[in-house]
Amino acid sequence: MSDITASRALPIGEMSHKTGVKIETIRYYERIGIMPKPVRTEGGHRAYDADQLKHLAFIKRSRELGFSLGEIRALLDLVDTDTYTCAEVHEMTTKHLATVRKKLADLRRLERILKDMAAECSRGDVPECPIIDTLYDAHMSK
Amino acid sequence: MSDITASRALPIGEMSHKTGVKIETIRYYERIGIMPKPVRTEGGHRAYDADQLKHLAFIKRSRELGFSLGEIRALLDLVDTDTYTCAEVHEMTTKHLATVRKKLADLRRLERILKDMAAECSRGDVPECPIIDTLYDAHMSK
DNA sequence: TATGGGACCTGTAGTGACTACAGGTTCAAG
DNA sequence: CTTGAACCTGTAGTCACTACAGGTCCCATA
Repeated sequence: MSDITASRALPIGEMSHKTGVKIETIRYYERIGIMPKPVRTEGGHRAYDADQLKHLAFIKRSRELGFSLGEIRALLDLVDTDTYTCAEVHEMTTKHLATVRKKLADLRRLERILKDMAAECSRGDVPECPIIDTLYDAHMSK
Repeated sequence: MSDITASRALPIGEMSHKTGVKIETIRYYERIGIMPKPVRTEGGHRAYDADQLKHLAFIKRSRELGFSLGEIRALLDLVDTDTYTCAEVHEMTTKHLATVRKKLADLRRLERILKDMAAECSRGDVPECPIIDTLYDAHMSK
């Protein structure tokens, strides 16, 4: 009666290898309750199934896209309860997109300043440096 | 004999106000040794001077530019020992600039994916969402 | 000079998202 | 049956703060 698609149980090392999430991190995810507790072998080793592999892959992918574990938890809760609407997910995504764009803007500004600082520097052998001067030249009591 | 430029001692609250660094953070900086220990009043309150204000402003500005406290410590060590050369500082800055540019590239890629995901979504009332599908659709066993 | 309340003190613990041990047990190939 | 890789738990460390709790001090006003 064994289904063709029913793959054997996956040990944690294989989960790690397939998703690129480190073993310690997988255990950490379980501890904080963002990964479900897998069944165990006689000897106490974790035995995952294909669903749990997808679950972990979801977390990995979302982390790569910059979602916090809190946000991912919320997304997974929506999905798991099967009560979510596409609109809800869309909202979370655009909200996250906004923070990403904010970070982008900050980093762009930052890049310009660093670039300008570096450009002004003569790279000389003397202890006089416009970079240091710029760093000391703070905008105080804003 | 008091110098005109010799300003009175600054309590920690004023340091905080002038630089925008929170009081707890200033004490934290002292604890980890990135801020010098100031003299104390009779009653044990910290009393900073103008140099220490500049020191803190340097840290603040550098943090805003994304330098880690480790990097800042290295910069300050260079400056404080008076043995630094402009070239050394330049190198640290361009190294940091490279990591900033790496982050920028990552964020740009990320923004595109999120934008595309959100665009594909119909925002409907049904629990079928291309965003969720995309998140589940991971690139495994790289 | 007394007093009240804001500013300050120390020390500890919590945050997020892991990472790194130490010191043990289990699994599976040969 | 042996051996060594893979696994286990539990704890502590990382970075850069932040948030208390439970006190003491400073100083402007009455």
